[in-house]
Amino acid sequence: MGRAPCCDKSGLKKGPWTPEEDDKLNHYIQLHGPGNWRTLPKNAGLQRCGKSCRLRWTNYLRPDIKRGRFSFEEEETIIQLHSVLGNKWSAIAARLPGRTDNEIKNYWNTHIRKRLLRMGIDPVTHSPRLDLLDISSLLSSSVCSSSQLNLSNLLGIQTLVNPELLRLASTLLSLKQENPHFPQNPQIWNSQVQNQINTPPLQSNQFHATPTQEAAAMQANTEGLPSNLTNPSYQNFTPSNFDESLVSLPNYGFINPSETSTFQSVENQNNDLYYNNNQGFSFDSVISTPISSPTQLNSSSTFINTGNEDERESYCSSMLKFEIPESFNISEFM
DNA sequence: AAACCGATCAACCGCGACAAT
DNA sequence: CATTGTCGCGGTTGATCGGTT
Repeated sequence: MGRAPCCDKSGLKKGPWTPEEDDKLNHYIQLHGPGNWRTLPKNAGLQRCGKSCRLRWTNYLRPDIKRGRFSFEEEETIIQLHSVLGNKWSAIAARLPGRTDNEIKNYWNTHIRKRLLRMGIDPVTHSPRLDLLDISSLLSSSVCSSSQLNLSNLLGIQTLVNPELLRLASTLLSLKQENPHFPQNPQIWNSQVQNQINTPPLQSNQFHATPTQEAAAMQANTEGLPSNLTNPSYQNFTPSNFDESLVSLPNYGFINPSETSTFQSVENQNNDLYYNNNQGFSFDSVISTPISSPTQLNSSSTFINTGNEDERESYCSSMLKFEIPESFNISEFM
């Protein structure tokens, strides 16, 4: 495919925009609309490339741009959408009126991402960072050196790791020993383990869409909705159930505790059950850390928007709940 | 007062998608 | 069908600012 020579043309100005340049661009677009970005700079009398003009307009000069701090609602939306869409900043921005993809991307990288990391959450997978538990060496040594999982070793770290997780690991190992055809597919594995430990199926928060499906999702985004996606949990992702599905996405504490009833199990058209987070793996129950005090889970249902970063984090921590996504590949830890 | 450092964010860069030729 | 041109996206950079030493 061809690629336009753009900003590498000599003689074109780069760097920060001056108020005069902004005025020229504003004035021209108000009169003629953006039209062809390539020819716009020349017509508007700007020594800039079209790309630079488009960026300046979409990220800064556009009249409908909302400035200022992100609200909790916006932040919550960003996190929820990111858990579904990943780094599709433009798709996320499409659902946040007045916010640009660049602004959201910056905000994610400078605020949300760091906060999630501090809370022990992988900002990519939106899952607890199990690597922090350092169970990989434990598990791998058990697998490699012994046919039996030495639970006494595990007991020694129970102060750090919840018995539920140990039970999960134990079940995994016994499954592997009993069944030489132990599934390599983590999704199959997930369901087997779930049956073993009598817990409900876990809802997937991760999926991989084909480019066409991604495009469809992004297209739907402008209409407010993702479309059909490859993950079974999302196969019936239709406009009519989008909101319902969305509220069952991971929430890191931005939903008012009094509203957690929206996390009740939901049955979709595929009879896939979405379970209340309380019934599944909760991060609180997996690892005991100072930031995951369960005592605050049912605390005040009133949240005061102070705009204080620490309070946001504290609030997040108190409400932290998790599910293990189907895409979680525990084999990486073995 | 100056140097240093980290955070923030506007702007740039490279690439892929897609329409036009 | 191949090539070209344009647009938009996501990742990255670098200037600036405020806080700390």
